[in-house]
Amino acid sequence: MASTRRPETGARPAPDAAAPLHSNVHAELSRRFITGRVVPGGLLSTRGLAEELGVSQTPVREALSRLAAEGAVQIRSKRRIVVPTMTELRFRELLRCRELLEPEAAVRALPHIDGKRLRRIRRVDEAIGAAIRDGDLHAYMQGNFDFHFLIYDAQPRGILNRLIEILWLQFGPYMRVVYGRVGTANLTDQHEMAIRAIGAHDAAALRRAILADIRDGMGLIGKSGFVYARDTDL
Amino acid sequence: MASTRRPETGARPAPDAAAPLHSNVHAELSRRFITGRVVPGGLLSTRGLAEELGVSQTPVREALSRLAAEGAVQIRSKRRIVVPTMTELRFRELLRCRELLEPEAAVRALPHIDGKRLRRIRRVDEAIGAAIRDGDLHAYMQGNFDFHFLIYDAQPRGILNRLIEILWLQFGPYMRVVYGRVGTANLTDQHEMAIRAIGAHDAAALRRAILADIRDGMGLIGKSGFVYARDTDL
DNA sequence: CCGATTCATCTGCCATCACAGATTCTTGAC
DNA sequence: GTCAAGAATCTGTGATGGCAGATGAATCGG
Repeated sequence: MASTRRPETGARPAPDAAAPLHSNVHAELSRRFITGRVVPGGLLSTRGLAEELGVSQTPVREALSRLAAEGAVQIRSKRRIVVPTMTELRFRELLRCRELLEPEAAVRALPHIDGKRLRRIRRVDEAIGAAIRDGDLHAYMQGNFDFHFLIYDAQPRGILNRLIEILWLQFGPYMRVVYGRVGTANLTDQHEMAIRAIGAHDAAALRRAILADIRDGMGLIGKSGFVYARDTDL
Repeated sequence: MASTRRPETGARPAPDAAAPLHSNVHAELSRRFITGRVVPGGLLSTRGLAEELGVSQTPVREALSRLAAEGAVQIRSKRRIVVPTMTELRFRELLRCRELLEPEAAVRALPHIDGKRLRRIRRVDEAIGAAIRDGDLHAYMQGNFDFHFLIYDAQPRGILNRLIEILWLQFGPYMRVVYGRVGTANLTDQHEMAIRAIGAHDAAALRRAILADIRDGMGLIGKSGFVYARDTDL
């Protein structure tokens, strides 16, 4: 009833039949970026994605426009749509932005985290542990995202969280590559400290925990030998 | 030959004939937002803008998608495209984000500001002074934007500056309203301190100057009586 | 066998058309 | 005069088709 027409979309479960197609496309692509299912330097095409997702180019292009605004892709006119490669400069800046914004978001959200949400956070953390044991990179990255945004989003979504999401969209593809080289064995779960801080309503401790988590996860890269691509593009 | 058909585009100088239309449209609309030429709560339509700018809906839609990703507009499906109204919560968050990011960007850029750029900064600052005297709000806001981003962009554009630009896109329309009520007479030029800090290569002083400028400009609003709209829109 | 040129293909880009829901104005009944 | 029902209009949305430039492969000349 929701939508009388549905030509051949059946390929995908269709997250929300009521929402506009371009919105669903953007959501699907965002998930791919955040969970690292696209590779830095990789090429995307409107026609390819359109066919793959069972829609026309129009909503795909619109979604890609948004992703371009979010820095997740670069649209090179008359050329190609590429997932940006990582450079050392870019990575450091990304890291610095996370350090500036995420602890702030966590502290802000802290008073709004009730028992129910804390339980959900714990559950996600357990899933992360399982993903690490199973070596399931994809599940790990999704869980990590969920963990952080379950905290930040306790305070109704605002500009701050939006900016943070933009950062995640950008480093997602790269992290996947890094994790792929390091392996999940080296991943440690730094979230315990954050969970304790939340339970104790200790803002200062939560700030420290989030900061430590960011530095730990992304510090892995320094230890694993940087795998920056040369900035051949442009 | 470039385009065999050109109904009535002549209205605008066409910033860059080589760039894709949607890019130019986005640039034009961005300018309008940053200089406060759109009003919070105001409605935009793809067809209206398309006609106004002499293009078809398609590139306009794409530009609006980007602006939506940047939080400058909200696209309500099957309804309207609106410039978000300001709420106290939103405003505080915006302010906080500016405080977090802009001093950082300034300090980062400081080593890259050469004499030539500093001269340009001084020139813009003079233009701002003139705009205040003349009561030209539009010129003031453009100048203020130029001043800040002449500093931040000394370091080649990165994620940090991009995030800041997103913030400016969001509070531009609102600041215009505020300035419109307060009048330019109350505007003080806080940039002198920043310029001195740059000349002296004093990072700490520059950080303080930028922070003071942000708080001063946006603090005006508190003093002028908040004119927040009720958050009627879901 | 190697290099340069041409041609087929693929790309993003944009205009156009059609559709369905929402809004607004008109119209009608009481 | 008031209010509700219906029609005209306006909205975002999405599919389609075609254009120009870029890419890459096949072809031709050496």
